Amino acid sequence: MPAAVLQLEPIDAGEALKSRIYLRLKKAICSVNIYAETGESRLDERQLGEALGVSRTPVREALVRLEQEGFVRTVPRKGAFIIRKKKKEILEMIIVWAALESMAARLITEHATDDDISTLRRMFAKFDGGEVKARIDEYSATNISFHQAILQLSRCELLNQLAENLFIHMRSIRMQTIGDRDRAKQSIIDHMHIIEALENRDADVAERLVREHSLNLETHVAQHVTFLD
Amino acid sequence: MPAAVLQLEPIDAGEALKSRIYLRLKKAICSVNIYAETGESRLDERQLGEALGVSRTPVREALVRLEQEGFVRTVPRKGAFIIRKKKKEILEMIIVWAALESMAARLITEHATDDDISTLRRMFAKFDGGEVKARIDEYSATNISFHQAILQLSRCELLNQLAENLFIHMRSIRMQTIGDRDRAKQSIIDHMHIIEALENRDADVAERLVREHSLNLETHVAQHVTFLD
DNA sequence: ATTTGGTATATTGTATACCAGCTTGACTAA
DNA sequence: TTAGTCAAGCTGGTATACAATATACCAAAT
Repeated sequence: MPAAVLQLEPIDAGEALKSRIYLRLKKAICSVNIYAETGESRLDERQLGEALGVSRTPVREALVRLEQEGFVRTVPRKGAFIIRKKKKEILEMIIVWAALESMAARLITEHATDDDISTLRRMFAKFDGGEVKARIDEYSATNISFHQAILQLSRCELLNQLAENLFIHMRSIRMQTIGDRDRAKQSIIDHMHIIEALENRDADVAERLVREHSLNLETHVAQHVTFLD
Repeated sequence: MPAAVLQLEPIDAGEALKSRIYLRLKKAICSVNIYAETGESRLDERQLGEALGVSRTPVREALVRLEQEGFVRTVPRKGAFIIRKKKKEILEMIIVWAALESMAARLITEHATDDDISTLRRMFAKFDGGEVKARIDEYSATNISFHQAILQLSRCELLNQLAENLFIHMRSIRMQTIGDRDRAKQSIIDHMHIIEALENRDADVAERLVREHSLNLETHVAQHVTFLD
């Protein structure tokens, strides 16, 4: 008797609870991390375990990982708290981001295919008309994707990995500053220049433009952002 | 009645076992990490706990942290293993290091005091005679300290923090390559040029020299290093 | 009424117990 | 002799139990 043919998706044998809980928590934290919350940010181990249907042990291991990444801070005998970055820390993140992304740009000029680079330009095709301001939310998303794409096209896994955690915070910052002044307009100009430098395979210029673009954000945040602290 | 005023320093709540175990293990791993070991690199939780006189739980949490930092890898149902980096990963680390250290150099030209920068020059005073090759081990240590100092003088905590973990690996690599060809001689020349650029507060040149110095190491490792893999 | 001290409760840190999957080795059958 | 199967015991994953500490609340005294 032939057994019924079942469509079975490969079981996720690996990366047990520990990791899945970690991902869940990270996602949950990021979706709250609007830097607008004022309420209690403490994470109750037992409560989390109960909500996820597991015991405290894997939850604790997930929290250790999140702590190591800088998303939560555990105070001995007090518990784990979601970290709200100080302005100084945000500025440092932008600086490090500048270092990583500018190196990524350099790598792109050396390794990426023309086709890879062309995808960058296509991202902004829909904003050709210039009505950026009218569709600010949509542009903001594209803006963020652009920077993520630069990192990915570098084909350097470590660069991506380190940038990823910064990215979660950068996301919030960029979203909250894109509307300031005419930053959106300047942003799209900068991006176009960056793309041109990449297309020209000019490592030095690409690297410099990316760095300056990030450091401009740093200056802007340093001077004008007040919603932190 | 006024209570007696006692001068009491706050008690050290203790950064519990979890953290102390983490530090012990990290130190132990680093002191073995000579990329020369061939033996079994598996870490037995029960065995470690027994050796340290604690239970498995804090050991596991320490291992989670080490895994997140890339020093060990835990395979479900198999255990935790010390990671031996592949050549490709070493090259990526050097690239990221170049990004971080070159940004640090840029920051130094902007923020550091002349006195800070002069400490860099003093580090190499004892090698003025040029007999670098004769005291290769001593020079190697100074060489490593120099790069560490660049990061520290940047006064950017995040930059330091990210570089620190890379550094442990970079240490091994630099120590094993400093003797190749006339790299030591070229190294000291590069360092002097870097110091000069920092003294001149020339951000662009300092940044470029630091980057090129690191990327030279990357090229060298890519071409000549065979003890990996 | 306010402050102080003690107790009760809740929550984290650590240890232990239990379970599931893998590895290994021995035994059996071809 | 060899290959295959089954069982036993390691080992890590998870749950739970226990210990230490922090917090909240209440009572009593000034």
